Amino acid sequence: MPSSLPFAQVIAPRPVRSFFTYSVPPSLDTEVSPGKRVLIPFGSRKLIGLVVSRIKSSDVKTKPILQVIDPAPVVGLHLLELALWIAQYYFAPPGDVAPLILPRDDAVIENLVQLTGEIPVNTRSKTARLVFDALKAKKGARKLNLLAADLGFTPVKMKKILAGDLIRRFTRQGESVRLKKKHATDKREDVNGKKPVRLRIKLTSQQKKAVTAITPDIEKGRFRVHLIHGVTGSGKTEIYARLAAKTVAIGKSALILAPEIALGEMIARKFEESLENVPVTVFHSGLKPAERYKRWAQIMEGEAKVVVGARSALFAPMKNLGLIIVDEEHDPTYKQEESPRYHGRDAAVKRGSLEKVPVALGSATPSLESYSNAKEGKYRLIELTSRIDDRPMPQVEIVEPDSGSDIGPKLRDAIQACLKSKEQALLFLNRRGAARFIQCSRCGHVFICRNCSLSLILHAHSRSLKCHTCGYHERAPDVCCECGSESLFKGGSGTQKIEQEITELFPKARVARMDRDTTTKRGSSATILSAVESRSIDILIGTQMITKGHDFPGINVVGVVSADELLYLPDFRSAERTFQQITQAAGRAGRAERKGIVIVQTLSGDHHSVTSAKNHDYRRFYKTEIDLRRAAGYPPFSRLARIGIEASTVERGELFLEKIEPAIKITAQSAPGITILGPVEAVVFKVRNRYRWRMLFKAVGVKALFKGVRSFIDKVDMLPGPVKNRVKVVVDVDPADVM
DNA sequence: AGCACGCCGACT
DNA sequence: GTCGGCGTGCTC
Repeated sequence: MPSSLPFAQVIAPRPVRSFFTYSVPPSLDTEVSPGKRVLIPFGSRKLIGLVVSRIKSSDVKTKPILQVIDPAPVVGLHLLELALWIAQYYFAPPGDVAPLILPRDDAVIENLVQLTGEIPVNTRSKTARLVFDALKAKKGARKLNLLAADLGFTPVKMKKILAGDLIRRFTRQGESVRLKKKHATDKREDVNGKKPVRLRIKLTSQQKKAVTAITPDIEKGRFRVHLIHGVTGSGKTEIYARLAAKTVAIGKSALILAPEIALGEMIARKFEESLENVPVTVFHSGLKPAERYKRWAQIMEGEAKVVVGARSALFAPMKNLGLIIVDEEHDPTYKQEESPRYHGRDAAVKRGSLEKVPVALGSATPSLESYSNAKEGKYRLIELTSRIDDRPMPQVEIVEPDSGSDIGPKLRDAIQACLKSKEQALLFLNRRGAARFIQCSRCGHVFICRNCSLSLILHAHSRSLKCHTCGYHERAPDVCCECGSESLFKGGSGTQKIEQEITELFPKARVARMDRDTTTKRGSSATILSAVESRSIDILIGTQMITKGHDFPGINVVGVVSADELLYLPDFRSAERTFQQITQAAGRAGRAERKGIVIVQTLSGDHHSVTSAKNHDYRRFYKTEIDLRRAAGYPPFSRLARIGIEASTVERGELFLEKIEPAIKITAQSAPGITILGPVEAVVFKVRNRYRWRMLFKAVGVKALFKGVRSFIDKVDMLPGPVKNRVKVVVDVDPADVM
């Protein structure tokens, strides 16, 4: 459809908080449309931008769009709108958001553009020859690597260019031809709506109710949020599978999000067991670029109807979307901790509203925000109070930690009994390593990271001290670096220390540890998990990654080695996190016939998050915690934005804070309904050699919050360059924590 | 984020 | 003189 609007708003791949306006040359008038990528002049370079809209006028001087890359939009209007919402809501530069919805990273192509001056469209041999010529011309530098560096490529990418690989596959036109060919020979059966879906497992009445409640919304294409609050082991995954099947049966597609890739893969496996003839596509950022692109195209073509993935899968280009599911909706990993700092669950709800589809949020421990939304009628609440097959909830015992050992007598006995009856045990501790800090017993020196104000963690296997924040590491010391004393105290425990204690206590048991140190390699977490499933491991020790939603029927005993460390973090959500972690860990116990046993070691046995978890009493936890939140004016009774201020030196940061102080006062007074806390030094003041301060904007509603933040940012922009440019100001709307 | 531009000190 | 260090500010 030709448009006579002579300008276009374009997102440039740069972290700038605005769009750029370009003129549309008449020759490209019919081609330039939202969702297509275009080649644009940008300063002295040429970049690949994404067209957002056509507009009739421009108040800035413009340059013309040079070339249109895509014959058809690669981003649909809904996804484009979702991206723009994220940019606006989270105060993120559009250029940071665009990559989420684009099929692939265009950086290599951009390099080629600088080299050749144009988009290399299906010019495999031409571009390759160009690179070859450049290679030949450089007589002194015969080495590929040197030329690669000169042209701004990594050697690997350079080789790819020479192979013509990237070029050949660049345009969508070329690609869809290839894909179609492949599919023709693929012989994969097309799922058509009338094919009956084989259901193997009989649903409980509660499960049935849940499916029945959501199905009409799928059929009618009605946006509504359902909160499925189901105790651990109540069979939420099976509900998801049925809902996905219903969605596919009426010719629509379903999108399922999980907090972690491993969990997404587990859900996909369960779906495939449960649903015949419904191919499930796993989609996440961990895929190799070529594989990810291939699946992206299959989803775009409508061939992939059920897509499961982690946060970034929210932007899968679903064709005829009918349902969105967010599993473990309370999980903090849904919040992205870099720009754009969006919350996967909240963005999923937004996508649901844009595409008019129901959104199901599932959890055994819903976030206070979601549960309060449900209580207020904003969300529909679906509760599953019993486990499948009427299995009992595990018995939770609270014990004080033992002064001598990380594994107290109660926990030790429980594991012993568990091993004897050939069942499995799971031990959870939310810290990696063998010791949290090392301190000299003579002079008191503590080994601190040179880049961060944090103690270094002892890692026994690699014999090193590591910083868990910046990755700095050094050899584990034999003597104190200050006084030379050989007496070094190892304080605080971690998963490695637990592993060591366990192997000493139970030398015959088969023990595995699962944390970030043992799961760096691709597929290693799947290996450990399947070893647990096949019962070739007796005791699994790990960090929170072992507590998330896994279904291990053989686990009878769960130990929470220390519940205290979570509880005393200086954050308003620490009680909620503690309750969630204990409940989720406990939920891994007793998933088969026998009643599970959970031992929680803590000094805070009377804290409501501990006692509520012990009694499997979410409602009581909610009631107590919500009153505390109300009293303190924290979410869900207010909206928060955390402003981070970072500087390379303390002086630069302090200068900025001094100059911005009047603006803070004015903002606080002029924006009604807003409270500004701080600035104060961050809980961890120095990270990666940068000093950090925090401010907290608190408002009753989003509007007031936005007004306050906007006004603050505007005032920052007005500060003289030497003050503002020496600090980085980071806005985090709905922060996961305030530390 | 790049990149150019401009202002300084260290060299052919 | 001029090369290159990085601090500063702009990119439709």
